[in-house]
Amino acid sequence: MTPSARPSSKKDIRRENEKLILEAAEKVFAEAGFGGATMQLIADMAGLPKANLHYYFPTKESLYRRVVQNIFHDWLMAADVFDAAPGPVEGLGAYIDAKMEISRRHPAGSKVWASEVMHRAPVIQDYLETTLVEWTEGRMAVVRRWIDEGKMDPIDPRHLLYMLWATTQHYADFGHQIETLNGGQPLSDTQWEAAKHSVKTVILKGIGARPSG
Amino acid sequence: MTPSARPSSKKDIRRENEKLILEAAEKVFAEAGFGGATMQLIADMAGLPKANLHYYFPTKESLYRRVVQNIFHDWLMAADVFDAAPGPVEGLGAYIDAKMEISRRHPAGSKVWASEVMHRAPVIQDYLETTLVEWTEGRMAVVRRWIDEGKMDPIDPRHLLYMLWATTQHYADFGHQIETLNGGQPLSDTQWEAAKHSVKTVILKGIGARPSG
DNA sequence: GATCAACCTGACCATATGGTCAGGATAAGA
DNA sequence: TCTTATCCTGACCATATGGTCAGGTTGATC
Repeated sequence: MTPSARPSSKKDIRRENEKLILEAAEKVFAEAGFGGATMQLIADMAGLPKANLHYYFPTKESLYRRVVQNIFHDWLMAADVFDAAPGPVEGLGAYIDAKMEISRRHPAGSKVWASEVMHRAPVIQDYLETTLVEWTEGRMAVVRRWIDEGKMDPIDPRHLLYMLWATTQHYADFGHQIETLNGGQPLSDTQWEAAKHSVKTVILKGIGARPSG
Repeated sequence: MTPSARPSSKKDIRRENEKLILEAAEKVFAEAGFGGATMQLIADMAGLPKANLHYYFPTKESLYRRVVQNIFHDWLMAADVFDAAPGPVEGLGAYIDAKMEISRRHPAGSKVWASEVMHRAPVIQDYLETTLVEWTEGRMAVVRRWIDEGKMDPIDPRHLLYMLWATTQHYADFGHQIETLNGGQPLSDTQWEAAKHSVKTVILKGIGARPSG
């Protein structure tokens, strides 16, 4: 809450406003879905007049597209931990931690992504077919290498990846259900640690990951 | 495609039309979300005039509510296999099979459920707080019993359930992504078997399930 | 300090959509 | 056969929403 930090510069204004709009849009799209979201609501949440949104983003779709692209970017970044790791214990462990952290810190983004995919990816299908396919091939290769090196059981890498995505993103996408089942309270720090621990324990043991070292 | 099976009886008409509408609604809500779905589209898909929908379901909400309630019902049914089982291998194995089958046969229902929960369960929050809480408590008790009896490792039952839901429902909710990563093709029978097998293998081994008997 | 490009916005418009209704058709029952 | 309750629907309405625009403000540039 900077009290009155007027961004004087024209460039700052643009950067600042785009950021406000994108943050508000992510939340609204996550809570209402694309169809349920209204430009008016996003504008209100961003503290700007609706016409101003249309100055920066000509259409609702263009705004939505930018939101989804940003999320996709974060999504891919989360796996930098993956490659350098000597084995599944370190690599997958760190990946699970990273994705759980995203679920905790950016649940809205995860929901928008889930919603986009559930609705057959109307705006990022091309990314799925190119970037995501390549990314997935790369990680599967890493898993196969670990298998060949005897560092884990011969689990189908594809389904292993799906399990990782599913289990970690579940804590964001179904966060409301989890919260309800937690007596209406958000998970505490301790409970988040327990969640991470459970996921890592089951999966790493489940694939027969042998500590390298 | 029954060619001209005119259901004469008034009761049959009602049953038949409600069924048509609910099936169409489930698909449309799944593909477009609540906000994106239109009564006109549901009507077209059901092959009825829009005004006729409003004869059976006064409002869009009431129609949506019925759809979600039906799904919730199926969701709970899937776990009948759970209780009678002598141990985790049979119980969880059968549960995973059942939920994977739902993901395969009724992906639309799964998506509607996911969407409802993601949007903070505006219409079935009361069910979450009552029925789902009770259901969950019951299954957690079963898992704890298995742990006490030394039939599996002491995994937090709560997070185990979340993993089961997440991994199985992922194949419905993110089916489009999975299909894209499968070269644009839906999973074949063989691939579905592989998916089930992978999930069961990793989870059952991951929790240290010991075959009872 | 004058000019210009970028930024801003209240008022407005066209359209889509949920919902209504009057009046007609049809099966059930007496 | 007559009456009634249920079913059906084209036409219509009120409202919400995405998007436009003319005219104004403000920082940048020389």
